[in-house]
Amino acid sequence: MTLQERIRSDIEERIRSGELRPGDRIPFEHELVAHYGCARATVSKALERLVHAGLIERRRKVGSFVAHPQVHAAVLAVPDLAQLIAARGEEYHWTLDTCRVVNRDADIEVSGIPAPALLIEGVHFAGGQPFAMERRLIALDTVPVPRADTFETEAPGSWLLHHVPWTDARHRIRAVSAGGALAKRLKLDAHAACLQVERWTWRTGRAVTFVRQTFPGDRYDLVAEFTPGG
Amino acid sequence: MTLQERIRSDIEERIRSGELRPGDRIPFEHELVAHYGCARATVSKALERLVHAGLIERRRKVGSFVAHPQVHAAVLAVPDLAQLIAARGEEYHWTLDTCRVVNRDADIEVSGIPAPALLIEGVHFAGGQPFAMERRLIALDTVPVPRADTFETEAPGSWLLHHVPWTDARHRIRAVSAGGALAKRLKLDAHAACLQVERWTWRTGRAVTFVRQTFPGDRYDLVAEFTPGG
DNA sequence: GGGCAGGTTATGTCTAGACATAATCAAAGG
DNA sequence: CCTTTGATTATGTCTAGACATAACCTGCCC
Repeated sequence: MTLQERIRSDIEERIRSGELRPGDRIPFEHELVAHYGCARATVSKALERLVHAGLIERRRKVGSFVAHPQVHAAVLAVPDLAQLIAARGEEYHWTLDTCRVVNRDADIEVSGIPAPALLIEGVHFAGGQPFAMERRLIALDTVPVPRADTFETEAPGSWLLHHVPWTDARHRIRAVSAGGALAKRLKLDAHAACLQVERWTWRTGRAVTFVRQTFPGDRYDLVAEFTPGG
Repeated sequence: MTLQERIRSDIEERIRSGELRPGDRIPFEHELVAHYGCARATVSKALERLVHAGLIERRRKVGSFVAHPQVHAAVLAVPDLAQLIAARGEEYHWTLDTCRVVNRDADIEVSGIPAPALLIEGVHFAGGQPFAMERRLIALDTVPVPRADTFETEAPGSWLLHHVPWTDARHRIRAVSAGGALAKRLKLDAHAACLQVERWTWRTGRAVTFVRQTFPGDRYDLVAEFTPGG
């Protein structure tokens, strides 16, 4: 273990154990320099990592303090559905319902995707059962789609992940009732609860794609693990 | 702007613009040193920040490369409900239904909270309308609860946030139907779709609390913004 | 007392080196 | 041909300073 790593973990341990509580001052850099017998840059680097991990705050002239870890946040993994299902050991396939170019903004509604766009609808299956209904718009000005039959067998999400880099994303997650058409497609009762994930993706300010995925409530949980500074 | 910040943003710009694509090599440190006329530590610090932001990878002897940004992840903010509702400009209040100590593990089921625990049930209101039903278990071995009437007026989530630090959390998000009791409490139709967020919280390996919050599907969306390295 | 100037102090940024470490390649040896 | 060894090279860690900057304190002057 490197020295800076040792300094870091010593302080982290004192924080995690509760010995140092939020708001407490941690030793001055010069005290740590004296304690570990190293250069200030080494101590500083260790403290910098603790800042990045969200465990401490540093204030000029004042010193460094244990941060108030009270921001509830979690890293939510939203993986490629094909990989997700394969990882569960279930057979995956995708069926395409609709794939056409839309040119009028009215068709595109609130998605924020400018015309012309490619409208794709289809269903993801896991183990032969419908797993998610997907409706997607792809901005044709930004994304070069190679062939008309690209999405016959490969889900557009997988294709985009491997072909188009993105820089920003926004997710909205909510619960909805299945309703008529959706219930039929997913083989559900009309008022079954479904989890709906909407995702907007941009690349340097230009909209890339919008997708709305609807999962039967009893077949999909989003799980997020979080350790501040883990 | 500091020099290291300038180096960082120059490279970031070239990545975000697409000039440098995933897998591309970025200039060697010694080239950047020559280009900016600075010390290697300064260049190194700029690159280190890019690594932390997830934009590049560095490999010893090999060089630094633009990272493959293909991991779909989002930072999901799960704030204090009282603050959330106040920020929307709506009046917030909390009503307590149940608050009792449970000693038998059977009462605690799958929550992972060891007995003895405090079982709390109540409802969060926004603008006079029920906003979320909450059922919570607090591990009494880990959390010192001050007074029996603490949770009469303050929601346990708010109190915990301000009194008990935590180190790990796990979330599960899913869609459920309201059903009988819940529908009555939230003034919903029995088969209305609800968003259910479950959260387990630990402190250095010891369970602190488990909470299940159920929101009417039409009153709450989880929104997550994400910029890799923003 | 109120406000401003100047000193003190802790962190922020930076320099110009040093040695450590790991990956790669080429040459020597079996 | 295959393996090992050594040289090379780029990054990783570290030192011992320097000056900059921001916050706080003290004392002076009005």
